[in-house]
Amino acid sequence: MGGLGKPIIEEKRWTIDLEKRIQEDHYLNQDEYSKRYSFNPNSGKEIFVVDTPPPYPSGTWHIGAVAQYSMIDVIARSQRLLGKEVYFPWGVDRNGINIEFTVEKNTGRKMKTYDRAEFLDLCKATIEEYTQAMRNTAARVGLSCDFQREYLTDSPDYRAVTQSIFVDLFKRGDIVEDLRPNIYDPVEGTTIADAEVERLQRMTKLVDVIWNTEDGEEVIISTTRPELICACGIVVVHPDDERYSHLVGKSINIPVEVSGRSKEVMISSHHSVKSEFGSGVLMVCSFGDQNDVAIFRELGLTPFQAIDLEGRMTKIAGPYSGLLVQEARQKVMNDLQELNRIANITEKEQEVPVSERGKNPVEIILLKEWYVRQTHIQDRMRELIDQINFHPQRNKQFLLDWMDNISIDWPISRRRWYHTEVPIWNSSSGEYVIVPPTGIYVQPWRENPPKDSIVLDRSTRKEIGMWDDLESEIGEIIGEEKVFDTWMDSSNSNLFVSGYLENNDVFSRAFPTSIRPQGKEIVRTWLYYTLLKSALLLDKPGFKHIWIDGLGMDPWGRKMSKSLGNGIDADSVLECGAGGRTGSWKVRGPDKSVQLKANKIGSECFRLWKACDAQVGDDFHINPEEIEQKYFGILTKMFNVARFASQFEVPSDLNTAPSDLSVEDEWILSEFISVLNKVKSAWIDIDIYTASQTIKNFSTGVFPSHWLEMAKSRLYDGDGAAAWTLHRIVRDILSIFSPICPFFTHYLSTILYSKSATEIDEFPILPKNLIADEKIVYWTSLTETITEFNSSVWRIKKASGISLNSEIDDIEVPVELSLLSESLRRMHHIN
RNA sequence: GGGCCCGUGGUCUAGGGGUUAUGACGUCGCUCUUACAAAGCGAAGAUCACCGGUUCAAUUCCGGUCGGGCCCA
Repeated sequence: MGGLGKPIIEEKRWTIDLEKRIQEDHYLNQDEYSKRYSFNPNSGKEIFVVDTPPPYPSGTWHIGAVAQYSMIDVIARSQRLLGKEVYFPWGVDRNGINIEFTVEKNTGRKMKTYDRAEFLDLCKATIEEYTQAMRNTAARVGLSCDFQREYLTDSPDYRAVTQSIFVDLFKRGDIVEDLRPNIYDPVEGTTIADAEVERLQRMTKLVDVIWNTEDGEEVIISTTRPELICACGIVVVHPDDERYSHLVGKSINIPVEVSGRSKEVMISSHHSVKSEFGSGVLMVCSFGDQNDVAIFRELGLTPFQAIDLEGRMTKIAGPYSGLLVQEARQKVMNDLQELNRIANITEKEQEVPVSERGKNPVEIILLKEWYVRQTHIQDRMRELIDQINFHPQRNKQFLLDWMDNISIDWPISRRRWYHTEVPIWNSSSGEYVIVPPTGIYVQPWRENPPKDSIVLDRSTRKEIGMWDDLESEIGEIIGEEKVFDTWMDSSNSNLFVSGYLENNDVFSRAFPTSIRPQGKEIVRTWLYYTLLKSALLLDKPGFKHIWIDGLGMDPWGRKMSKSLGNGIDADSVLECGAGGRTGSWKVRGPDKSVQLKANKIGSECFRLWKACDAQVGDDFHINPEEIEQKYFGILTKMFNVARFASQFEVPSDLNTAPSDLSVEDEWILSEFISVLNKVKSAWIDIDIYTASQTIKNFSTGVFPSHWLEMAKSRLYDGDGAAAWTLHRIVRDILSIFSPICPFFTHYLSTILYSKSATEIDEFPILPKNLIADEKIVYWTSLTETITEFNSSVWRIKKASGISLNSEIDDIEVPVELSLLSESLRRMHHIN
């Protein structure tokens, strides 16, 4: 029978150095690691694929993102615990404009001054360095990904999938090439995404120009862009503006010379006009700003191309054509002045949209780009989305709201380089296009179509034949120079990780992908585009579950950003306390800088904090001081419970319950059964908060404070039933807690029970018929009375100024607890 | 400027038409009782952001205001 010995857990407490030592061991043996965590589709278990968000490597990893990834890991590990075959992929998103910026900054040279191939090599080498730093942090925070199958979105494999999907959608007519307004940086010569537009405060001249209506009435229109008058499509006033209501429906003459277009435009009304701005009359030009684009689209007007790709005025500008925008603006103003058409000029501070990189004012111009058609499929998408479980339910709203606002197609092409190429060649006649065969990555800007490429009729998209046969007939071809928006790549992630185009058997079992975990800030991009792709390609919902978390904020609830100076580096938190080095963060608060300090955090405490501190979906405040204060003590407590247990011999058979369980054992086992049930259903529901709170409360509360104290003397006396109860509960707690704190539980369970908690692939269940159901109900109904009674005794002893282990008279155990009377009297030394 | 989400003791957080409104941290007091002072036990501390409305009853539902956030313009 179990006797008292020295604790076999030697460390007196949990430390960051111990945590790091355990991690090193854990990662050292690659075979062990892949046995635990790699994906084996042939295991016969139910497949559970996590569509891990592939992070973008850009120097340091944001603490909020790392917190989110650690919760995704909790999901992956908890599903393994439930017996599923989990594929938790590790992907890295490496396409995109950011790395191009970084290389330009590092070398001091603009992208377009390089040879294209040379520049791509530079990008690849640079991003590899950042990728390595990210892999290290991922391991440090304990992500149990299948790192051996790492995928990179800039690899030929991944890009081939993006290109094949493009070809597929093009053939179906879901992708089109068209001339539409886009944001363009004329100095850099590229389209840019909305996200890359910055706003600068600048002094600008606001010019009040006199126009004449068809009746000769003078109307003053204020504008900061007089050079765009030539591209005016309509003049609008606010519908409620009585000053101008008589003008609506009349036409008005353009006060400058134009070429190749009518000088008359209509006057109409539009709610977007700010009546207090300038004269309250607005000229809508193609394109002054996004609002102009919206009005042109809304009213179905034909836009004029006023500015070309070099930033010069086009021929519709008449005498101004060929001038740069700035020159044209000055000359138009001079000419208007001479004609006495300027009523007033005021200097005004204005927000000018500029490109993030060059600080060049951007223009909205008509460009030929590729688009994914999406407006036709919204209703079907809604039906498909209704089949998906959202966690939390309410965050589904972000997606639905966004879908309500979809009115135009998705522009997917960019005039950049370090991205996936649009896989298409045009015949010089314009009649045909050539596309590569499925699964082959191509770079049309530098190579010819590969073997088995297909020739399509450009307008009908009908297959004409094989390129190999038609090559001589078609003659000269031109490879597409443009590339894809990076969302075009990332929106395939669920298909890619589920085996699309790679393994039909796996794909048929793994799709819809089990879960998409992500932050709420990219619902409108990543989530929406992915669901769009799944709907267009397969007419299926992309996922079974979608888990949308909030964002990491600074301690005052503001977004962390470089400009606010309130960022916290992830590694500094994970390494806090290692080698005795404490952490200190200087963070700018709302009114002054604040010094935050912590002695020890590490990955386990960090994960525990994120799991316990907030429900999924809400923004969370990150304060290292608080993480340590609130959660490190819980690890200490749980560590000590295990250490306490480790001084009693582990019963040889933990699966068979002893026949002589005492009443308090039955009580705590009943309580534990309900904990197991609650935690299991929480893990099934992907409810990290409930699972972690339940485990935390039981293992730092009722179990040690009440049962342990009650059973202590029996344990010291070598009581086998007490030892069985103790070890059975400690072992199973470590198992169900392992998704949250894998290294902590791995260490303790390996020492105590010779089996790592991280390898448990069956949710713990106590022996059948251990305690009858009615008895479980009975015992759990007593828990509150038991804890209240214990508290009352402690309170009385405290009030009388006597120590807790001194004897006391005159305390009656409540009648409801008469079965436990003996144990309680012994626990409190009641005479 | 528009849409949506959020606002609970000093701090973080649970809940949700009727509760003595959860829990944790911090604070205060006591205790080094053979796992644990990087701990234990106990105590104090909240007009559930503000203003209206619905209701027998609102912190909870509705409307508005203010504050924070996300996305879009």
